[in-house]
Amino acid sequence: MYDLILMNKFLKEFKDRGFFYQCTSEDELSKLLDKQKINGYIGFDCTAESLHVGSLLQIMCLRLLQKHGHRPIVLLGGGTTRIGDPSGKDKTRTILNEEEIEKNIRNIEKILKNFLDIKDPKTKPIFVNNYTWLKNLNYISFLRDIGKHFTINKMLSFDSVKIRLDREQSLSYMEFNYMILQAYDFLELNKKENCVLQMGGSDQWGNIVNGVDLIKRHSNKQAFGLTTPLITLASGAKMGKTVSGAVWLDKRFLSSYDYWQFWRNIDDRDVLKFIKIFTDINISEIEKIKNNNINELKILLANKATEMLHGEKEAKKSEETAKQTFSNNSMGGNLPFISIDEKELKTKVTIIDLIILSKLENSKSEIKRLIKGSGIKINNQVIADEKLIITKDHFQDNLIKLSLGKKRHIKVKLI
RNA sequence: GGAGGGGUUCCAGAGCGGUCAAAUGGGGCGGGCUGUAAACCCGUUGACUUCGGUCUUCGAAAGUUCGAAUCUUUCCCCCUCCA
Repeated sequence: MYDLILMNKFLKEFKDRGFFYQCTSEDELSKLLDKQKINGYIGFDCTAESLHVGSLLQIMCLRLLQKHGHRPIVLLGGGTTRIGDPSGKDKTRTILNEEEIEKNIRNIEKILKNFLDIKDPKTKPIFVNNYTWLKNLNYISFLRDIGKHFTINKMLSFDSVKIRLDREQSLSYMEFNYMILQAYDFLELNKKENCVLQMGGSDQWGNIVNGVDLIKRHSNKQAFGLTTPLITLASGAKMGKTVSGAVWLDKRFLSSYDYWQFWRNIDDRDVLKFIKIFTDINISEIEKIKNNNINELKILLANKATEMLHGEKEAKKSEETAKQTFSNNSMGGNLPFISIDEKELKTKVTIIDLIILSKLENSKSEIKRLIKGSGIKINNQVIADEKLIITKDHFQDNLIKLSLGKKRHIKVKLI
């Protein structure tokens, strides 16, 4: 209890909110953070065009760092994505081509800017792409300056490597070098941007410690690593799926309404944990409301989380839409929609065609099964006939509310 | 290098010549109950279909057979033991 009081505020909040898993030289980090504002980084992989909720915890770490007056550095792994992190993979990943990686980097940077304060000059995030320094590395000098600090003996002991070797699965020399490159990134950021802290998920611990060691050996400076736990749901599942698929942090891939729904549908047991991690509500405030009605808390979580990414207006609209969709059995403005041309109706559009069109489901067999199980509704009416042909009469004010199960709803507009 | 065991549908795991789109469990999906929760109960779980069927699937390829996930051959991969 005593050292909790003495502990640096950032670290304390980091722990209080459930972000903390492991830390190198915690006491010293705490003292340093008290003494001065620092620069800390997290690296993001650029394999996909967008980030999804799986990365949100990392993003929240940067946000928290910023909140306490420190500067976040976002490292976009333009170079390392060209190599592929073998951690947690039992196969070599497909390597993306240049244009794809560049495109991903631009998009991911855009997403991150939604979550970070880009105005305050004191804490304005720095975005860096490690390709800028990795691409020009000279092999011989790299081996001499950096390679000498790594022993193969130790590298072989890392889980990411060991697992592959134990299973006699091939691990290319290229992938084997990933950890060195990540450590080098930290060194480079330490030199260029005076970055003294790397954060990441617990699976990155090995890579992070490598960086800390390298900085010590190469520059004789102290740097720190801080990791977060792996977030799992009470149900044991990995976080990040809704009835509509992966939870992307990108409007183009997931509507604000669906994003809101993801948070609204969190398991009771996870709600408080998630409010602490994924909203900015003060810990003391959370203490006060923690016994509120569980559904109120879920709505609060959904609102705050959606607000952060899509803005207050979208969050409100989504809440309203949800209310209308679930409580009033009607439709809300933010419900995703598709349009159908009146001319198309003349070509005998069946209920199955309509659902295919809506993209809510793409297998006709599956749709037929849903119909058999009373899972399909039009304007809240169960559809029992799989051959039902959609006519103008089904539309009310040129709209149909099409529902699959209880949670997937979409508006069909007649144009 | 030697001796065995194994690769099955989303996962685990049965099947070992026709009755196999393949037991059972998990997961998913739908329905019920509820609170858009959990637990529980029921149903469903390859695709397409004019609902008669048709097509694709049991590591890969070739073969035996009227007929193969099941038998043979070759190849690839995994596991265990011995050296």
